[in-house]
Amino acid sequence: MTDLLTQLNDAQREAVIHTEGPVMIIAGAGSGKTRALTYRIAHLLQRGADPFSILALTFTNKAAREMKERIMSLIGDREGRNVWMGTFHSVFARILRAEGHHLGYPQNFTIYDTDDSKRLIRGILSELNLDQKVYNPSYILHRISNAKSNLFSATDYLNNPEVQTADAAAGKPLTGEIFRTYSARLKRADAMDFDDLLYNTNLLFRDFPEVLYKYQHRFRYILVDEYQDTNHAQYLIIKRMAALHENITVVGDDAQSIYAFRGANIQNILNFKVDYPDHRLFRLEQNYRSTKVIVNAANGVIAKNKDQIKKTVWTDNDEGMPISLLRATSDNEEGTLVANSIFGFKMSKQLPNKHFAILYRTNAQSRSIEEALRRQGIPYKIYGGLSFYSRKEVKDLLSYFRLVINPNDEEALLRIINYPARGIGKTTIEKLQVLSNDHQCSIMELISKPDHRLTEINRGTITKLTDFATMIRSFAVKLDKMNAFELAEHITKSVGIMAALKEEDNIESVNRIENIEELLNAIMEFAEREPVAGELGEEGVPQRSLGHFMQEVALLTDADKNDDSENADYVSLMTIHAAKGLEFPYVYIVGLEENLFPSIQSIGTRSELEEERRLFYVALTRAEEKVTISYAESRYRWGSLSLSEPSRFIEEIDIQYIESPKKNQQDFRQKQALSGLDAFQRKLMPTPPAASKNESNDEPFEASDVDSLQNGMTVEHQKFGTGKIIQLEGAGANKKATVFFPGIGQKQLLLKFAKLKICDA
DNA sequence: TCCGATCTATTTTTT
DNA sequence: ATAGATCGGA
Repeated sequence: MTDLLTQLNDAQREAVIHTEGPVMIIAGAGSGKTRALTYRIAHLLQRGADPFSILALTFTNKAAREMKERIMSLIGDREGRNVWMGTFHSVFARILRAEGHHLGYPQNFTIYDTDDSKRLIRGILSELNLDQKVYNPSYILHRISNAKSNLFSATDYLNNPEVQTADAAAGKPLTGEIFRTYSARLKRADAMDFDDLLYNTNLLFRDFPEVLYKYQHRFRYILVDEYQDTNHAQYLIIKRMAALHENITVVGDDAQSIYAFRGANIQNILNFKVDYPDHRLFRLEQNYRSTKVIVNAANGVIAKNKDQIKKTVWTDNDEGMPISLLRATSDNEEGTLVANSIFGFKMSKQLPNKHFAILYRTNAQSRSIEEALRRQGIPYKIYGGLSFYSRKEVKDLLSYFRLVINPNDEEALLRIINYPARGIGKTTIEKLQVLSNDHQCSIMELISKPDHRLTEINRGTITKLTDFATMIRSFAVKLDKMNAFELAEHITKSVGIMAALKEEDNIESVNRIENIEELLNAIMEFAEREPVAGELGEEGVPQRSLGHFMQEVALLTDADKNDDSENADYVSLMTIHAAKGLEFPYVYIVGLEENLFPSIQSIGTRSELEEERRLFYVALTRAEEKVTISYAESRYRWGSLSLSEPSRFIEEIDIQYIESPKKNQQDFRQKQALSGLDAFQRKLMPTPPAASKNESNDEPFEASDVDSLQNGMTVEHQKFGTGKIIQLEGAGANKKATVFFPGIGQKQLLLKFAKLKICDA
């Protein structure tokens, strides 16, 4: 074991050795924030602190895992693995599993994800006969989530005149009622949503002093990463837990606060000074990550924000390369330019793919980039987007597991009671829902032992229902007899999901089968993995059951699954939010257009705009050596072409750091951009000219005239390749072609959009 | 009850 | 462009 302290700079060392009392570390981007945090924990352990007395909270599973690995490599596995380290949500979920009975929750409560929450809200809306357009489920959930993050219960919400007036003014006076029903339904299902994990932990600590006392004693040292992203609920929990020892360390950077939209409160950093007047404040200002150009350019951008804590981030690194600006006429061309640029750097500097990252504001932007990378033959990996665990078939199977573990889990039940089809239709389900409201009990309870309450339902259907209940119960009995994989496989076989998919027998269903197999593989890996202390509850549990797997999976929504990433070599694609905490030598920030970045819904208020600017700051500071930014003058949004202006953020970068586009290229583009006729034509033309106009060495793709297409012709499609026209129908704008693409299958293409080139007649 | 046709929202970011 | 929800007919 080496002396840890010699590996730190002065500021970092100071922050590490002051082990007692409240400490706040304001750490600029790339200043070794994680390093300070991990070394601090390692230092504590080295000085004899009990690993079980240390709690470290992060926002992502990934951050927690990485920190744990680094600590274990610093001071050894044995000590390191016993530190309680995890996301707020996962740590609090664990506390609630152990203590939830105080609040009337069973140990096996389900965690509803956003999808489940929205379904539940939709259900409530239709019960209350409310318009889904007025009461948009996403909006309602957002309202409820914000309320809970600020520790408002449904009752508080209904009793608050300001909130009520606001909802009435917004034309949604019944939001509070929906909130109330929503909460009651969650409770009846023995379920918590993400916000409940925080809300209920607060309740627990507020109302049960003996429970609070237990955790206050246990956690002698508390460390919080990304403190600027905590919301009020998290703030209060931490404050309560730390109240006894006051050994609390928070690390944050107000310039990187990008989650205000979901309730994060920068004020928490300022409150820290008030709550702990005798705190020590350390500033980490030396950036080790990026070149001078990047650090200075980013500093210049963030300086435009009014709300910020003054600090001076600087670096000793080289000057570095200027920031490049790519201007494209269309989103497709943007993708091509980026792909070409990456290809160029790869060749000229012999760089691996993993040195490159492409960052965007919204997930939807990934498509044009992906296509370009594929054409250029550059391997890539997308982080985030539609998570594996939210795919339909995966959720379906997981719903079986959920229902087996918690029979009251209503969203799970509704998903699968008739999938695969077993003759339990909509009418029956509606009747059951009414009954479950009337009798205040779960549907599973009603159908487990059918009695007089089910008189409305005919005999044959009742048999189907009891068969279903019996089947679920037969699985439940095996929960602690089989390990996770044995039971998961047993359930998958018994319910016939695979058989149903095999019967469908198309490209889609083959894909779904693969996903289910992948899920089962993940469960097998889980079952065989050595249990890590603390992972399965307090002291570890001998068998890795399906219940344990489901506890882990509920909070594992993002790119956490099978990290084969270490050796693989690919370009990373992700949203800027997902990129926080990561770094790459070469970073491309794409889609720098007004109304996209900054987002159209965030240009209304100064604070929202400043959050967008912080997001841009985060994007810039991900880069070690080179930043390239790009924008497109037109872009497909919602399936139609729209024109866009360059983002105001481009101008906010000091011109001295930007490499102007190559002279002739600029002239060429400018001519195009300035031509009003061109823009006008683009608006009218069904297909964007961009693909054929770009200067890449791609073959221009020109669609053949729609009217000359005939049945039986071989045609080429840009994405699907060559195929044969099976059928043509409709006329004019609605003309449709059914084309069979070998290896892909049949596709219905609306010729207004799809470009088809005739290969032979 | 099932199937296909039609309609509609989706695009801000995530635990 | 596309998945999902909804509706109407068999």
